[in-house]
Amino acid sequence: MVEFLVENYDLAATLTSGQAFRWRWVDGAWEGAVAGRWVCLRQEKNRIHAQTALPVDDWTWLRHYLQLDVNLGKILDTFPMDEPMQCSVRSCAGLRLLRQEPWECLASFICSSTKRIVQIQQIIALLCRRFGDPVTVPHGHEPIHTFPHYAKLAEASESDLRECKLGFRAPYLLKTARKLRDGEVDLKALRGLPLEEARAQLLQLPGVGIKIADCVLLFGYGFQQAFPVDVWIMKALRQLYFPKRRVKLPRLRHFSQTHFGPHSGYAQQYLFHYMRTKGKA
DNA sequence: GGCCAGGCGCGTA
DNA sequence: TACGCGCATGGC
Repeated sequence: MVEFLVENYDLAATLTSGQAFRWRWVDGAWEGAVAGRWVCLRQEKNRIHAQTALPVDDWTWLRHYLQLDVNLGKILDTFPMDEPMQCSVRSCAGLRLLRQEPWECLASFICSSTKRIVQIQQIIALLCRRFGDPVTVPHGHEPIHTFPHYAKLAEASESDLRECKLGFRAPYLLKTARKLRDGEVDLKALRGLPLEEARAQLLQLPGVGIKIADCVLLFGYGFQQAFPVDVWIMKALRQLYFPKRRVKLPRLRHFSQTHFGPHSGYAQQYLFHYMRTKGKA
């Protein structure tokens, strides 16, 4: 059990904002698995309480995952002052980017294409239950599994994966797992590469296009200028920035790379959240 | 019952 | 290079 002091941190918004897919809301707290450990998170104002099943004395892994040492205010200060951006920030101050394990992030987003977030969560839960390893959980809590290593998925068959509701994404995930197992792409080696080179590596993997590559670069590696453009972001850019004309995707991508500053990835997450929640509650 | 979902890969012009 | 389409599945 530990308590972190935080400022400007909206845990619930962050864990449900479509970047991670494994968190469950149970009795007023968030249960999940990070770095192979069961962990339960609960926020009360400026404190985040964390509980694990087994004793922990070094919490670096969780601080890193939650990005507790990021000064969000400084990042928000770099955003453009235009109305859509400021409006997005006002709608959810405290939204954060997590730093996930790259393989889990990559596999999750291969599963994500033309799926709603709820369905992505279902697929990943099935994958973990079937191929992951059980994690120690306190008495009385739901069982949870690790996210299966690519070497494990590489041994599966396409129909095994289709049974996890992957549909046409099954061969993509399988081929990518096998490529990683065979060392054709080394996810560890992407750290520290220039953005373009890291993206080129990811694009070699089946089922990975620019959008999914950018999700992995942003959520798994922390490349601050990776800016995933999905249907929601496309809608945001067209409605909020180019309402009068029909702008094509390449132009939107160029705009996204030049307009939002050195932390454009964060800006993207705010726009995404704003578009998904505006009009509701 | 049609439409759409944090897309990608491939065929055709 | 630039479109258009098929691909599974489920919720509304």
